[in-house]
Amino acid sequence: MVLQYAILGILNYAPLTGYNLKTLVDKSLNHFWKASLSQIYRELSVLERNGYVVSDILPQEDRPDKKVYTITVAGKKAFREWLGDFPETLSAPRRDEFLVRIFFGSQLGDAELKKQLGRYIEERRSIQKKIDEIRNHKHLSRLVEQNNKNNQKITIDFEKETRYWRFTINRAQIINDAYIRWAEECIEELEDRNKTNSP
Amino acid sequence: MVLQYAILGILNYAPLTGYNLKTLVDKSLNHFWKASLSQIYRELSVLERNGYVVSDILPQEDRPDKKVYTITVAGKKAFREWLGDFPETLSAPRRDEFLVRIFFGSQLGDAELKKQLGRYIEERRSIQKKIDEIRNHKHLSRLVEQNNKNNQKITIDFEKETRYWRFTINRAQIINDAYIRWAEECIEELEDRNKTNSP
DNA sequence: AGGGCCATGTAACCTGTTACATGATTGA
DNA sequence: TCAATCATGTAACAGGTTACATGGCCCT
Repeated sequence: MVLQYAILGILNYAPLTGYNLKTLVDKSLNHFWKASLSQIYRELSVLERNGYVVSDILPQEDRPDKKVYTITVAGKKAFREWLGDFPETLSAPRRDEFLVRIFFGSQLGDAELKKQLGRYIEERRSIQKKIDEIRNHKHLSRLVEQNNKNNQKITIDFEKETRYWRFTINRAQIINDAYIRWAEECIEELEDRNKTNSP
Repeated sequence: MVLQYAILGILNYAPLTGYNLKTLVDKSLNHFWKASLSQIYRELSVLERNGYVVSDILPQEDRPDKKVYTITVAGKKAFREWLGDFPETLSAPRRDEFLVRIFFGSQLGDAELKKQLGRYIEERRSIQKKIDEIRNHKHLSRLVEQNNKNNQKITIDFEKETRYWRFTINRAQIINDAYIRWAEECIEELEDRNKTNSP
């Protein structure tokens, strides 16, 4: 469901192909929603069956023809309704395998645990870089502008949008920082114990 | 997969019923892994088919008989192998519908957004209370001890365990705080704009 | 020479949610 | 009297992942 509405939300900016959508999802929603290409294609065909999008085929040579999806009036309406209708519970359930492993950490040995926490920090630092790349959402604006040439029906005020996009990036930033601090604290506590245990 | 190993990990502490397991998952793993009862029953039957657990039936009156699952040697081995074999990517993918809605916030109106962010903060504060309740993991130790009477094979050093359990609770704490701070900052920024726009 | 980008999709599978079925006991 | 706790499960559905199928162009 959510992915379908996310797709509709993006198609509000410009008509796009499934492949384009995958790129945009990776470069804008990525920190709080992911989707594989095959999933996007599947959801697009559902959306088309429901009349929320229509597709035009642009023939190409040497590659499969492009299938450009445009949001319909019904699609816009459905999106607006979904957007205004917040669920009662807002907090997303979290599932984090790494934490399951930490929970059973006593059977693992502190050296191994520290090593894995170190890996975790490394990984989070590289996610940091990705967040910085996304920050200004240039990819999104650029791709939308490309696909939006000669389309008088859709005009986007990017200044207005970026305020909200920034909120989501800020969250990714804050949470990523918090993950790193947490892992560092765990390592510290494990080291304190080692010191007191081996004087 | 993860749920199966989480179940095995808990059964390492004591033999338990599906219902017990549900209670324990809710009161210990809950902040980073959830499971419904029906799912636990399903996974238990898979684990039994694979020989990782065995079940004994304790007849009861007025209620369905208890089916107590005990981890086998093969189960312990499988668990230990899984625990030591960390995946390459440690960071859990995040899916957060609320953030999708924020992303498209320009179409929502700032009043509504502030309202929903307020609701989000409320919700996070009540999650705070649940974190405090779980903190000392009394539920877990108590239930395990009850089911572990007369079982010489299983002895748990809870002092040793709680160090790692605390790591996971700390993370829930830190992240919950970060969510609240983020939402507060968003509201502030929305209010700043309103002030400058209406002098 | 090999990887990444472009471009479409199908099929099988795994995991999680929700609804259904059943029902006594206990405490507020 | 109503909700929670105890106690088992099945069935259908929804959503996400992975593997498969196809293949040229461009850059290093």
